[in-house]
Amino acid sequence: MITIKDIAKEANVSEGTVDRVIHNRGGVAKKTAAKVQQILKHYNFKVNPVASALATKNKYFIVALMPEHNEQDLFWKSPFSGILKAEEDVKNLGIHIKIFTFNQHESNSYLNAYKKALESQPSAVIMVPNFFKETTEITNDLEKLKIPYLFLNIDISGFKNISFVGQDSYTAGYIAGKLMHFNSPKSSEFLIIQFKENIIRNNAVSNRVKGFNDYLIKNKLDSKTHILEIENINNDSARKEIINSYLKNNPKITGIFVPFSKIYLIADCLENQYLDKLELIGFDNTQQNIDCLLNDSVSFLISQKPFEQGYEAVRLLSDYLIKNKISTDKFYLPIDILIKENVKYNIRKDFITS
Amino acid sequence: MITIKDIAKEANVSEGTVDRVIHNRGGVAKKTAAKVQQILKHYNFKVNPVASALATKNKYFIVALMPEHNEQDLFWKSPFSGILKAEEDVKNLGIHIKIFTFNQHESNSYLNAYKKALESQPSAVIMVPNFFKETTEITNDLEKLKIPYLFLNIDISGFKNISFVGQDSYTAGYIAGKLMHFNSPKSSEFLIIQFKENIIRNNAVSNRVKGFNDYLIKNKLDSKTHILEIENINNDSARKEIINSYLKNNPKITGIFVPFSKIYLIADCLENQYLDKLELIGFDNTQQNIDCLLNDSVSFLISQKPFEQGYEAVRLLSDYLIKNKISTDKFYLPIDILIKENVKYNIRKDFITS
DNA sequence: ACTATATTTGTGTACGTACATAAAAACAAT
DNA sequence: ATTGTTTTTATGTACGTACACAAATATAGT
Repeated sequence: MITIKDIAKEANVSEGTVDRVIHNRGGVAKKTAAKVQQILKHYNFKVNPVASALATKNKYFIVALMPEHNEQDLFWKSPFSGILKAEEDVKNLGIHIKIFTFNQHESNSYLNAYKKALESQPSAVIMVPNFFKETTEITNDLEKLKIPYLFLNIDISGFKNISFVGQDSYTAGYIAGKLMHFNSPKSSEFLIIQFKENIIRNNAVSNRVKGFNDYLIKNKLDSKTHILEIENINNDSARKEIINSYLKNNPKITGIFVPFSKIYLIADCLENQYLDKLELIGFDNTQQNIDCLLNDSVSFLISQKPFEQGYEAVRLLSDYLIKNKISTDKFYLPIDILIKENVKYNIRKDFITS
Repeated sequence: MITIKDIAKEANVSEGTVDRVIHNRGGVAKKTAAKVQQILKHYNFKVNPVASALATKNKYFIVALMPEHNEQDLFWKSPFSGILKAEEDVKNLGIHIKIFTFNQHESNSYLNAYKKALESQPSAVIMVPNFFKETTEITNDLEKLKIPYLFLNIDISGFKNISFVGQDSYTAGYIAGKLMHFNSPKSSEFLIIQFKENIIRNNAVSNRVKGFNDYLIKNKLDSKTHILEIENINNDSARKEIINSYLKNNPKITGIFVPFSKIYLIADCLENQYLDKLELIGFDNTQQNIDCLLNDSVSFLISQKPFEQGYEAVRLLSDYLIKNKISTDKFYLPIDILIKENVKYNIRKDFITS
């Protein structure tokens, strides 16, 4: 492995000069710089990131802005763990991470988390752009400060984010459509559950629904979809009443598609007659949802691989910071189809080891 | 972050002594060692792997013994790539890897590859134990030399391997059974293709078949399975003749299960009438198999995540060598269900980046 | 008590890079 | 030519660990 010392010897300059050339620190005569550059290229020199990390202690600081998780909404726990796991891998390379969480139902909380995050003078930001308008403010600010940022999980366009890490929601919905039809008669009706708050700002949900419907259309299936909007999904009795009565009035429905992470709330309130008869397909492998798979109330879950989202986001940014590796492309994670039998192998056991 | 220097100061000894205690190099008075140990534990000291790697240049050498890949048998290309990718991640930690390939149809080739591998005095071995008897010889040898070894992809018991990285074949077959029944009428017949050579030594194949059949039994499905053994699967015309005539004589068959990686050979030789009618389910996302998914001749592929197998094997061994982290448990990778729509997101684009 | 020997502990240098500081060279102004 | 100023280049130390070697201490034998 070729070192700075080797390059310096070859170019008849000191190691310091080579260092300046490598990092464009300036203060090197044009002619000398050119010579060094040429030799660097000739030997395809790459700095040893291990030695570099050791020399520049704690150089980089990544902050992550993401929704908080709790008992009712476990989804965000996995990206959280994924980020922590990745930090284990990169911390000795001088990269440290701090996660700031916000309440995904309050835009103010989002802005406040950002403000706090900014105080730690981050070198880069991982963010879940949950609110459009506020995200515009934040990214404008970051661009002024020349702090690179990456979108996690929510893919919105018109921004100068380094990359996006998450899932292709449209295709995921399309696949849900296909799975729904596996077990269904040729002409059946399906119920799509919507949740007011989601419709407003989460384009992932609408893309999934679009994909789901497109599957029917493209395959010329003689099926019909119903959409049922629920005001307050956390009101148990109201939810139960609304759904079961809707199913009673529409007996042809053979399946329910829940394009967001809370299918367990639907499964839990279905009357037995419907539970046995209906095909349920939802998103995300939270513990509650997994339980529904295991007790046969839900047939399929589509995983967004949330752990991997967090993990890869950190790895991508680390490569960007350390190796200047740019990846403008979207980083789409696999669309995992989970059933009762394979779900246990999808759970990451190995986070926070060290 | 606490350092050796800190520990030394606290214990009133020199850094060298602490180093000796940490690495059990001996030559430390019992009393002193105990004191240092206690302080190490108290601060939960962990060596900085980055500094350690820098100080001990190229300390570890891992060799991998795996089948070679070629145009006809692409399966082993992915673990190969996965290992190379992982090497990128760990090479600056002083871990280097060399892959030795062998002809999976000749046990001598396996032994020869091992002999060559041994010459490089490896610190650990990743091996695909393709031949039972020869594996016994090899592992006996390795145990004498106190070289740890890990099994990749093929899970055989009765050995002292550090770990196994691969798939739960039985469950994968069970899932194949479930998928096969999604689209089939209640009482249908299925054809399982076997391949002489595989039967002999690859217990993964027989476990998959067992899982497949168990799905029928456990769910009390009124189905029947046929088993068709093919002598020389690479003889195009013979294969075509055998399969199509078998299907002609058994018109009730609605699906074909191919429990090894060459379903494309089956799909390619089916007459159109069968191609349209039959459900095909196979293993492994090789390019040829993926093409079959995309042209609708195959409905499902179950991926063994071969890239990840290679990657994780290296990571596991690295952790073992560097951090002394032991993992006797089997490392089962997810059982990915691949369909036309999600297959493209399962292809790793990012190997050998550097 | 005095070597001889074994045991235990301390010191210094290397790994490859980053960066601060010192030194040298180049240039300008008087 | 001398001094001052800027540009350019060289040197040295630190990061945290590993390990060779030196030094100090303990133990045994006479």
